[in-house]
Amino acid sequence: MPELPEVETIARTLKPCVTGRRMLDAHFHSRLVLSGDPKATAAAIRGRTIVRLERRGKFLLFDLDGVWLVIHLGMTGKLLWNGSAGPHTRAIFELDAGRLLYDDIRQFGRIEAARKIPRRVARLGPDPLAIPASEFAARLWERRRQIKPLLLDQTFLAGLGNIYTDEALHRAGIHPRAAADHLSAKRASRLYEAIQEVLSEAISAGGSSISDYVDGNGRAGSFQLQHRVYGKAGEPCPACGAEIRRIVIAQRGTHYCPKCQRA
DNA sequence: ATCTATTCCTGGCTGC
DNA sequence: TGCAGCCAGGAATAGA
Repeated sequence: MPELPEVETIARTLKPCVTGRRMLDAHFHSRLVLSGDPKATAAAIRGRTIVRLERRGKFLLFDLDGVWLVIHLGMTGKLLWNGSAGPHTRAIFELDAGRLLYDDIRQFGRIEAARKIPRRVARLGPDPLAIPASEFAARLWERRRQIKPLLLDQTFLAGLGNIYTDEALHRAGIHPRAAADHLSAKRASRLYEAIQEVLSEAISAGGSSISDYVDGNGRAGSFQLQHRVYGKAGEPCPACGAEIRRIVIAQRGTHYCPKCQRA
């Protein structure tokens, strides 16, 4: 599942391939992943030059010099530079230097072209790697929610998903149900540092490849080898040896160490 | 404001 | 071997 480190890795691998290239045409093989009409979407981007590619949270934004091509990969979306089409190819972008394939098994991803940045992108909270520690703490204390659902809320912080919230909370020693506005300054600071660490280490490792994720060149990441709690229910905590538990919070599987992360 | 449940979707797994 | 049933979850949405 692509979260911030995976989307960042995809953006980094695709930038040199697509920047400055012209979009010759686009073909859509599925309506499910498309927010608008297929023909209108293709017409909106055809002939335009990609002047920039950037990541915002888990979104990829292709700046086509007046039109935005916005892609969210959902759970199983992949963008492959010069990849070969398969049964799950949902869109093909033909550029003057090659083609960009959008593959998505489960079709939770979304593709949209618009003159203005879509509202769901405009509403995103700050990037966790760009927000200062003091502002992070201040935002935490404004909210009375449980910390895990709050970290997953893309309007609070943009880019954290289920894997990295569980990993960051474990590193910070904070229970996933802890109330955000009850965290001490010390614990808020520890959480901030844990988020910075886990995201930057994951980016260095090229992201986490659990089932589907690969970067723009089709290469898997390796950060899954460094996961401490995510998907480790029943295994010993690498910090203290206690058995890692799996519970459900806000309809999401949540992995934590009952000894390191006390309620 | 915050919470829960529901919907979208398909491959992979379990159990019979 | 086959198959029904369930599970994974990002984000939008509805309703409490």
